[in-house]
Amino acid sequence: MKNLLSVVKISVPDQVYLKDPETSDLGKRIIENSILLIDELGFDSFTFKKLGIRIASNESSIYRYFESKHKLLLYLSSWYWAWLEYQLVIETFSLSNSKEKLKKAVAIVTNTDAFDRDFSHINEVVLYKIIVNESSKSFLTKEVDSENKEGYFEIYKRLITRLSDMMLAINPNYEFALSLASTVLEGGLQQHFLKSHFPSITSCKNDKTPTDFFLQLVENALK
Amino acid sequence: MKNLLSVVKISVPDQVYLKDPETSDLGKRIIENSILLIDELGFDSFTFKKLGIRIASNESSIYRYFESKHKLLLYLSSWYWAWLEYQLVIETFSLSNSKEKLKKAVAIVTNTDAFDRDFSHINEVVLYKIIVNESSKSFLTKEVDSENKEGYFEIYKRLITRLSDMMLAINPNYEFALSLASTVLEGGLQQHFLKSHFPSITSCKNDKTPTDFFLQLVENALK
DNA sequence: TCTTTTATAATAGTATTACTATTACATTTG
DNA sequence: CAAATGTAATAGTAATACTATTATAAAAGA
Repeated sequence: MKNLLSVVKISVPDQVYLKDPETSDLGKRIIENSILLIDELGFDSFTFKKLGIRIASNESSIYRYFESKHKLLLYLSSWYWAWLEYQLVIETFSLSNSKEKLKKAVAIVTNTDAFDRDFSHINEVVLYKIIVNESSKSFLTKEVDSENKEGYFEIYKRLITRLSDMMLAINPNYEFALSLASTVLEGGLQQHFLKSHFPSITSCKNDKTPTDFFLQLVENALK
Repeated sequence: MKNLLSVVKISVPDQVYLKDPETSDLGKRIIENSILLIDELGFDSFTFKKLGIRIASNESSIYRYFESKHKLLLYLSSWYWAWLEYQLVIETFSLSNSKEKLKKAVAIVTNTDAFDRDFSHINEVVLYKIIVNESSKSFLTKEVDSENKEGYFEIYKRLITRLSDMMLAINPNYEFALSLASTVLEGGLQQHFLKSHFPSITSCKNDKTPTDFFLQLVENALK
C-alpha cells in the first residue's frame, strides 16, 4: 500500500490555498504541524501565531499559504475526503459483488479499518480526530453558500454521491439513497465522537463499532 | 396548546447562566434578541456588543447573565431540547400503541410538524434554525468533557434515552437503540441543513421530508 | 422617613486574536 | 552578475472577548 500511495498525490481544490503547501518544505511543515497543533489545542484555540512558533517560522509566512485558519481547515477536510475517496475507489474496484462493494465502502467511510497507511508528512490518525471534532465547523458558517459555489466542498459531495450510487446498485428503487449516504458518513463521525465524550447515548463500544451499526442499518434499509 | 404551555416553564440547567434571564425584563430581551441576532449574523459574528446595541443596553450588562457567548449558546440549546422533550412527552403520553408512540416521537424530533406553537418571547422557528446551524458548536469544543461533568448536556442526553426506550419497547432485542436514537436526532438536523445548503447530497425535498426518511429507516431497523 | 442593602446597568478599560502593510533577504533565471 | 521572483520577518491595526470599577435605582430594615 505504501508503495502504491507514494506515486499518488491527493489533490485538493486549489481555491482553498494561496500557495500549494505541497510545493515547499515550509508548506509541508505547516500541514504536518497544523494537524498536530489543532489536535492539541482544538481549532478554536489554534492560531497561526502559535503554529508559527511551533514550526520556528513566522505567522505571516503562513498567511502566504492560507488566507485564514478557516481556509486551512477547509484544506485539511478536503484532503481527508479526497484520501477517503481514493481508498474507496481502489479498495472496491476489484470487487464484483455489489453487496460486498457496499459493505467495504461503509466500513471504509465509518473508519473501522485501523489506519495502517502512512502518507508522507500527514498523520492520518490525528487528522481523523480533527475530522471528527472539527470538520463540521468548515461548513457551519454564514459563508457556506458562497464557499459551496466556489467549489470548496466538491470532494465531500462526490464521496457521498459515490456511496449513494453503490446503494442504488443494490436497490434502484430505494428513494433515500443520498440521505442514507450522507447519514452514514456524518453519522459515523458522530458515533465516534459520542464514544469518546458521551458514551451513555451510543451503543458503540469496543466490540460494537459504528461500522457494525451502520452496516446493519444500511442492509435493512435497502431490503 | 398555547394555554397549557402558558403555565409551564421550560427549565434549563442553572449552571449555564449567572442570573436566570427569565427573572427580569432585560433577561428576556437578551434571550429574545440573541436568537434573532445569531440567526442574522451567525454565531461566529455574533457578539455581546452587537446584542447590547440591539437591545439598547450594555455589553457588560449581558455578562451579568451569561459568562460568555458560549454559555448563551448552551442555554439556547438546552432550552430547545427541553422544549422538544416536553412536546415528546405530552404528545405521546396518551398513545397506547408503541409503534404509534415511536412514529410520533420521530416526527417531533425530526421536526416536520409545523411550529404552530408560540412560547412567550422565544421564537421557536428561528431558534430551530439556530439549532440546525450552530448547536454542534456547543459540544465540539475542548471543554466538552468538563462541561459534560457539570451537567450541561443532561437534557439532550435524556431526550435521546427516551427515544431509545421507545425503540426498545418495539424490539427489545435491537442492540443499537441508543445509536439509532442519536443518529435520528442529529441526522434530522443534518438533513435539514443539507436541504438548505447542499441539496445535491440529500434525498429530501418539499414532498420528501427528513421525517419520511427517518420513519422508514427506523421501521426497517427495528424489524 | 431615612438609611442601608441589594439589584441592575453603564463606563472605560485590557489582553488577545485575526489579519495586513511593508520591508528584507534569498534564490533562481537570463 | 543583474533582474526577477520566491520566501520570510517586522511591526503594526482593528476587532473581539472579557473585566474592573463606578453609578444608579429599587427594596428592605430601623
